[in-house]
Amino acid sequence: MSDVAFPRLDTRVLADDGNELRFCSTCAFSQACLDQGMDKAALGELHVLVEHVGPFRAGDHIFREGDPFEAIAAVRAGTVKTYVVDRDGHEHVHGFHLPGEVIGLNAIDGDRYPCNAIALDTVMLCRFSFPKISVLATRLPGLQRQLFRLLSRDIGRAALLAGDWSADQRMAAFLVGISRRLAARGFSATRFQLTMPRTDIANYLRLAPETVSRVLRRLQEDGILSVERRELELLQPDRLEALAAPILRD
Amino acid sequence: MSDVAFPRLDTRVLADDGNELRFCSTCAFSQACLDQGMDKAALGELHVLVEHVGPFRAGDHIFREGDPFEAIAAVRAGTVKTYVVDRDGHEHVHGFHLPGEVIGLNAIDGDRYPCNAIALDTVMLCRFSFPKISVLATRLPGLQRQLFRLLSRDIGRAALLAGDWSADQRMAAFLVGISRRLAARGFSATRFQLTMPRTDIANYLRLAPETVSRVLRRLQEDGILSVERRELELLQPDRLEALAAPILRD
DNA sequence: TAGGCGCCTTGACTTGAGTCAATCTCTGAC
DNA sequence: GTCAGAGATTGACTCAAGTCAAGGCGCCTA
Repeated sequence: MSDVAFPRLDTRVLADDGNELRFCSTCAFSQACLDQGMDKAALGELHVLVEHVGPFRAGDHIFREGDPFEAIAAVRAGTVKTYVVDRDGHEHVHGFHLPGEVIGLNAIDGDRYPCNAIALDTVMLCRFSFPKISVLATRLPGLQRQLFRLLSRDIGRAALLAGDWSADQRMAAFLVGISRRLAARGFSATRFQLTMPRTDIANYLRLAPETVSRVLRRLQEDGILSVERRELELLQPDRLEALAAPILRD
Repeated sequence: MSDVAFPRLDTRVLADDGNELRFCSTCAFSQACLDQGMDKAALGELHVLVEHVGPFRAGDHIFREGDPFEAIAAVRAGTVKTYVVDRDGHEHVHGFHLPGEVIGLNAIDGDRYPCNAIALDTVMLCRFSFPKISVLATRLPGLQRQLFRLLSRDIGRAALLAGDWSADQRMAAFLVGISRRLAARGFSATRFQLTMPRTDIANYLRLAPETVSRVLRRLQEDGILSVERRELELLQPDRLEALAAPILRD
């Protein structure tokens, strides 16, 4: 997947020495650090820590449960699914990570990845050695602050779907969540692809795949959205948001 | 609630100047920092940041949703419940925090507390100004590491109950969790008080209070535990752990 | 173009947990 | 000691979502 497909994912900063630093702005770190007014020298230091890895193909594992934890990574392109497999062989999907989002934060405590991460399509990553970024964070308060924020945000996110919501509410919250996250990175908020199979959506939402199917049909019959295989269009985002409001709390 | 009631909650460290530093070892920070071999000078710096607050009485709020975030706190004694109230007036319990556990971490991102915290019984806290502890963390890598770990741990914890587990499994996981957390602080793993009403347990586990009642009765009939109002004894902890195993993943 | 294979959808039936309503049991106030 | 009220328990009924089974659709390969 070439850079050309994602023209808005790059940010240029003119360094003091006149050279141009180029960041993929999907990296939550660099973008957010920029937003927080981190100075150019600091950005330069962060820059040299980034290791661009990929492409991973659909089905490739990025890390597996039990692997020693060494790095966190920002998704640059594609979708990453994190999941665990219980002793009965059942898969439990923890989340989907879209461009700009960070994976591996839940591995800091324990020194090993507590889950698997797999590419759902062609995935590019920005990898940051955690020991190195920790050391850097002791010198750059803005970076430390950003790391604390990212971690704190994930605590809240994990709690959202834990409630006893109806199948419709769960699906609505899922779709609104994806829509907003894509929009935050400059993609369309109303037309997008579901990059994961129905079984994964069902598993993530703790529903049966049949229920996912039925809920999507209902939403389509109500004129709220239009769905054709994995192609999705939100026709009445406001009604979907209304459904999701109790979960998303806004 | 006097210190005398909790003889094992204090740790003494002889500082280089010969003075004795006294920590409440329930403070996840100081205890864990000790465990990680943080040096005495660093512990001393941490020490002066601690602000002991309380007692809070049952029903007192420690913070409310929307309050400006200023500090995180370790529970020193008692039980703290965190919860939100949705627009329909329904309460959603996020968690119960026992001695040694830290509250407020999910407020770092957003600068305001995203939930309410209320004392379920008599509560004592160790409060740490977050701006100050952040600054200190830039000088003490062990402290920064500990903060990252605490945050990371909470991400994993929030994900546990999110699965679609049966009422029995949820209840088992809840009781095993409390048992282990109390044992880690030196309390009995098999006899303890449920410091919260059934309605709060039900709400936390996303069950109806009636279901909580029925599940406890079933577990008692099976000889797994004995429960009398809020007094609880685990008679066959191994069978309870077996029930909870799929959730706790161990 | 035919065949095979995932993935998805649909319908019929089942069930675990919620809801509603009645009763019980502590506890604390007077 | 008695009463009131909150919290907890129990039973009867309901329903949302799961399970099971069958069939459809799109896509890849030969």
